Amino acid sequence: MHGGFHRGSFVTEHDDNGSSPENSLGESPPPPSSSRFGDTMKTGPVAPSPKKSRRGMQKKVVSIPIKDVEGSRLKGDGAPPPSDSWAWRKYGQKPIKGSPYPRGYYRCSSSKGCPARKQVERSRDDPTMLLITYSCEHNHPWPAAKNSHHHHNHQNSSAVTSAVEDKPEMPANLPDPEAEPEAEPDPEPEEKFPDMSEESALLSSVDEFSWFMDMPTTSSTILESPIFAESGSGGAGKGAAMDADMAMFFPMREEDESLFADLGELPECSVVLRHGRSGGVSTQVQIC
DNA sequence: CGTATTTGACCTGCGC
DNA sequence: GCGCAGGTCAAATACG
Repeated sequence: MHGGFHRGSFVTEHDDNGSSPENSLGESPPPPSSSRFGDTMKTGPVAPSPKKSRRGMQKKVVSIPIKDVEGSRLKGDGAPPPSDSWAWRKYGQKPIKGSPYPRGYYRCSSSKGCPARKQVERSRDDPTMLLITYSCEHNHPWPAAKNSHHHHNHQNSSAVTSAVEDKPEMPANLPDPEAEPEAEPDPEPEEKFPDMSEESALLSSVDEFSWFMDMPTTSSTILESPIFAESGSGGAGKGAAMDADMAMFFPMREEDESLFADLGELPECSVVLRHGRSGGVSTQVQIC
């Protein structure tokens, strides 16, 4: 990207419809052929999935200060994989044309058939910024973050948390998130919580979700999610929807929530307005 | 021993 | 039609 970065981080959603080049990725300004997010599924002998062009997939770009994630996981050269509430497994890395830094490709391993992927790369213009691109199939039901037995209980995602949405065209009915220059919710450089039992995790989540309770009608997306319903009303959610997996969902942080909630299935544009507990924070994620 | 990461090769889509 | 760049797979390796 260029010098458009603000303090915290950005969350940029792309419709993937190729209309919007990945300028936000900080690639070469006029990328002749950079907007091609479509396709690639190896259809060769080992093509597991049908050659489904990535159409219908949404991308969300999050840029975060690298220092935030650095503390959580130093990873030599490539961009350190910022950890969120999901487990990501690296499946590739490639040097990117316009950038001196390679791009890492991660796949969600929190759930078996999870199609979620994310690309992590360092901003070319701002080496201190980490660009994370989340992508998922349009109607994929996002799996609950089941970190149950996995070692991936990290919820550091501190950085990601301070993400602010940056959208080309934003509905007029939204307040401009960027109006808040200094959005620094909770700097939590720690990635793993050794002692973070489910209970404490839950507590933390409750705390995290306090904002949600404050905004009962803001996000249709969230409200539609049983998970949120549950956490929001403190268990008053529909029991039917309640699952063991749901319980595992708690470790997830709000940012992750907004990140994936929309990616999963968004019937329409929705906005998630979140108030940081710090008081001065207000993260807004628009989902289209 | 099992799982995650690394790395090279292969495939697809786009631009020229 | 060719070449380029990006994205993914899979085998090998490292680590817990």
